[in-house]
Amino acid sequence: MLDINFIRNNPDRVKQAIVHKHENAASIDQILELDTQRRSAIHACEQLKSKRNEKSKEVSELKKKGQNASAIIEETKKIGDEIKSYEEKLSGLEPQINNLLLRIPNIPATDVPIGKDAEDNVIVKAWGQRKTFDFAPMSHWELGRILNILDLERSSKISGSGFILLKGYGAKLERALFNFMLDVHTREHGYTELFPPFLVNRASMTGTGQLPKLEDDMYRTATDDLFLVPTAEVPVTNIHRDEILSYKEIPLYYTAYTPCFRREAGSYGKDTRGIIRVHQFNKVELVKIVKPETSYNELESLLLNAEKILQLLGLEYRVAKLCTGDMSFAAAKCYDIEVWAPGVGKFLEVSSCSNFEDFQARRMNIRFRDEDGKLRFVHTLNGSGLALPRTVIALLETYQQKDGSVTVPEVLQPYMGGINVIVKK
RNA sequence: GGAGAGGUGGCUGAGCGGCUGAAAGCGACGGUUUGCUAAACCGUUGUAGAGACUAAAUCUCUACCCCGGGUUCGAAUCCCGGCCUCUCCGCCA
Repeated sequence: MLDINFIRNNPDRVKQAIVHKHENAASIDQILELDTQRRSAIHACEQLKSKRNEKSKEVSELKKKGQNASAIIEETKKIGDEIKSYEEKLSGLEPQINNLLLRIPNIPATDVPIGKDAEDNVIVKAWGQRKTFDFAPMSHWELGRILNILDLERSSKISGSGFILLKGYGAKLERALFNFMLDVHTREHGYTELFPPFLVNRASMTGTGQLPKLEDDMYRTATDDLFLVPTAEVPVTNIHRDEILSYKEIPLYYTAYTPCFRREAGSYGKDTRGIIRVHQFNKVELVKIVKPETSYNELESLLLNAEKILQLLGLEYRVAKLCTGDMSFAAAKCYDIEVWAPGVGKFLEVSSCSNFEDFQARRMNIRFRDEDGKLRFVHTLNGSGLALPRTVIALLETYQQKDGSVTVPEVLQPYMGGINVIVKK
């Protein structure tokens, strides 16, 4: 959420930013108009309240002396009615303003390239050698079927399309990967491991910015109005909602494994084969809560922490700095990490590392008391470290051999019971 | 799911419908004293909003004692609804 004061003082800058993010800037004028009405109503209302307080005091003094106060009481009743009418006006205006404000996207940072869509993203880094094959590399779904580790026919029988059933070494590989990732982030990168709830309430979903805009993309349990987490970002960042932290306790680094649930509404027909785009997937997430002046350095190190996983797995990847049009609603700056999948012949997004500045902190009301005792909003960041299905895709497709077996990278072998190759059982 | 108890500032804990933004204690911060530390003593110690040419400092006002309504001239205090916590019972992995 943006600061209403900031919008008031910089309406053109905000509108420009919204246009760059390909959202509708018209609501800014509407917000400003409603805000003017709101403030004048507050002013009038508060003056009346002040008057009422004075009169009430008079009543109390008269009564103490045993005198009749009915004239003043009558007068004050009328003031009370007027106050009520202003309060009604305000209780109409405030949710309107708030709803509009919650739908205004964050402003991109100044060094974010202005652009329309993924075409305009800027590749800022490429790592690893392109793997060459002396045979035609297979796709992960072919490999999964041959090795009997991935069974998409049966998962769609159980749940529907977009769900994954892993078997045998496929299941083990999944578990190996998120354990490995959590170990790297906790041991080498200083993150605290968390295991959060997988169902969260509306306030949490609003805090990180999934609601109100993206409700259609979320799984919701109707009876209790709880949402299945679309990412660990939601429960983890909301840990400190409505809290005041000390400058001594931040930065906070958290990592958590959760499954992630996404309806993927509106993406029908995209990436329908295999496990590139699914409704439920596993992910290890990195979340940082930091001081504003450090957040851009923290973003760079967060990105490196996520990249480290691919480096250790020996998978080729590249890093894209997203343009304004491709960034998410809440982000001020965002890098995507894309891993090369030779079987499908594509780079696949496995991580999005974002700095939200104080956009989420404002929604969640997470502040900290700085060295001078002042209250300020923290900055929040997060990134996948990493999303599993696409990492599995890259792994299977990159390490496949002519006979369909897949070698296991050395770092994963201890997590896989010591085996160095997955063969058909 | 049933029965009961309770939610007050950073924490503990008072609070009669007006004199309570809130006693007292603890903690924290500043100061005096001290070679240093401790102790003692003195002082300070919430947040948000609106307004004052106002960006900062300052001042004025308003609101906030879990949240939302209501009663009243006036609510931390009375009434209703909700949320949360604790205890007991039931059910259950």
